[in-house]
Amino acid sequence: MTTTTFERADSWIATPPSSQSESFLSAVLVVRRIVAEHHDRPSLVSRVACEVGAEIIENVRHSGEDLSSVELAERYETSRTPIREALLLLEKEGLVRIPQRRRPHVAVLDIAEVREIYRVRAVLFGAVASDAATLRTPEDLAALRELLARLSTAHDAQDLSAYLWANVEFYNRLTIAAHNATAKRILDSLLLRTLRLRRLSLSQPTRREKSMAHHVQLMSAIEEQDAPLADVLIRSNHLHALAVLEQIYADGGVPSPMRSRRRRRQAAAATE
Amino acid sequence: MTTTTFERADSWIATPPSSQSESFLSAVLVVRRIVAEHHDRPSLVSRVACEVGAEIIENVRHSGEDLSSVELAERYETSRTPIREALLLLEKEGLVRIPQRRRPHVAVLDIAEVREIYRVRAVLFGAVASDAATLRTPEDLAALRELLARLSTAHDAQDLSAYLWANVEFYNRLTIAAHNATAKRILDSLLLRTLRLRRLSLSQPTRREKSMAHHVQLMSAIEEQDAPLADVLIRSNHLHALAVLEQIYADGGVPSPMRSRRRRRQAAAATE
DNA sequence: ACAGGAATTTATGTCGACATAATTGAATGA
DNA sequence: TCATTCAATTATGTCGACATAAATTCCTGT
Repeated sequence: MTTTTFERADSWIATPPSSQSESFLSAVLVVRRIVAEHHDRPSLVSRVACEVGAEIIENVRHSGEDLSSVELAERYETSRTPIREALLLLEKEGLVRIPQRRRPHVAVLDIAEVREIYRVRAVLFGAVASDAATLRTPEDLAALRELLARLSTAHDAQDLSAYLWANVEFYNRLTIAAHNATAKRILDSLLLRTLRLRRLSLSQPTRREKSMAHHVQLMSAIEEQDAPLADVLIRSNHLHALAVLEQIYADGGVPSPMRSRRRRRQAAAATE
Repeated sequence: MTTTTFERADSWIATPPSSQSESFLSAVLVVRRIVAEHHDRPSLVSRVACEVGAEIIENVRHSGEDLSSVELAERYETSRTPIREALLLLEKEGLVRIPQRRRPHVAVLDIAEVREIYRVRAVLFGAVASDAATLRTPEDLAALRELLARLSTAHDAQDLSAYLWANVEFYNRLTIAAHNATAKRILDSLLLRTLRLRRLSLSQPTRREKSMAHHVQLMSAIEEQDAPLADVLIRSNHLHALAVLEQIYADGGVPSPMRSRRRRRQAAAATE
């Protein structure tokens, strides 16, 4: 099942998949789901958007790093027009900033914004989980149980990446069960913005422990259709996750944005 | 004060302001605030986006109507590239749909989506109002009181447009007081999507009555820093507003999307 | 008269080019 | 040595052109 998942990721990026890690391919798929939501067929624009977006999420491109359209056009062997559009898609999701007449760059996530995002997510996700607990079908339950099992496996194996992506999938399934596409789109977008930090926060064993326990509790609240409990659990978990991030930021655990003189573009006149 | 407001709206649209109503100029400013948030200087793209966005909100362009990029490029005497970008900005706010390889068109708002939007808004706005009630400064209070007075004046004068825009400004000021830019952006975007319908719902005198009373109550909750009350009031008001819209949709009060054969483009070779 | 399909028209996605703004690098002076 | 100013470089915003996909029209057969 994960296999098919990874196979299908290839068509949404431009570079050969062999060089990519599994985590990166997961990232591509998540980005695709959110940023290329309406693009049913992989187009040039969506490929670029997915790949660059995944690179940002996977911290291949760092906070504040320049995303010059000419540089990207060279790299993807296309003109600047589709690159520009791809960057606009990523800006819409908050991964990229495009100041007028200035070079686009990877958006910088300061703690103030993270705080805001987690506050909004806590409230919205609480409501969504509440609805999901009420509306969930047997199919929803089955899917969620399976994802919980995947989560548990990853947790036992201490596999950070696997845990992270299973986590994302669990929340994804949960938001689907609530049958509110608008809420889902907003939550997805907010998730995307903070995915860069998830690895940091989940790298703490105590955090992973709490997170795992939380998911078990949440699952049972949903099974028992205890909407208020699901709401409170989600909010509490978000508060805790935020506290961890606050700590990490305070300790300087988040690499500060590059004072990006852009890296010299070594004009590789190789292709001739 | 409103005078300066209207004067400044001119620079964000492309056509002469003399032909525009006051309501339309208010619409332009609201669109600008949301869609051209980061564009500090009026650029070609933002002008087009603001004007077309305002036309959608003001129902000058109807649900489902085609927005061909060549047609718009002709009208604004520019090339398709900036038009395309302007349409992308409007799509990001949900006012426009751009299917791949098909003509962009004004987004269609069905009742299911309206329901979703109001649910999300109720929850998020409740939380924001709650924060605003807690955090509000004396300046916030003064500004809100003044807007409440404007609301009351418009209400007494039975001036639908004035009431509508004062309403928008009141909520805008309220979301500012909560000091959560992320939440504000989301709420603004959701508001924009439903602004087209506001006139419908507020055209009912009973609805206006309820709305006015609601604002008075809300204002006092904020003055007294009664966060839970502010939360509940907002939610309740949104539920009521939604109920009115459900009724209007059920009665067929919302013009159904044009089966838009696009209007024949009478090639006006006038400019020679 | 009408439905269905081929031919024509029109729009989109992408490209390379240009003018102009921003950025880098060099040169000057304290 | 460092800050400041000016020239050179590089990137952006916009444009018109082209290939190709949709939409529309026209034509044919029933």
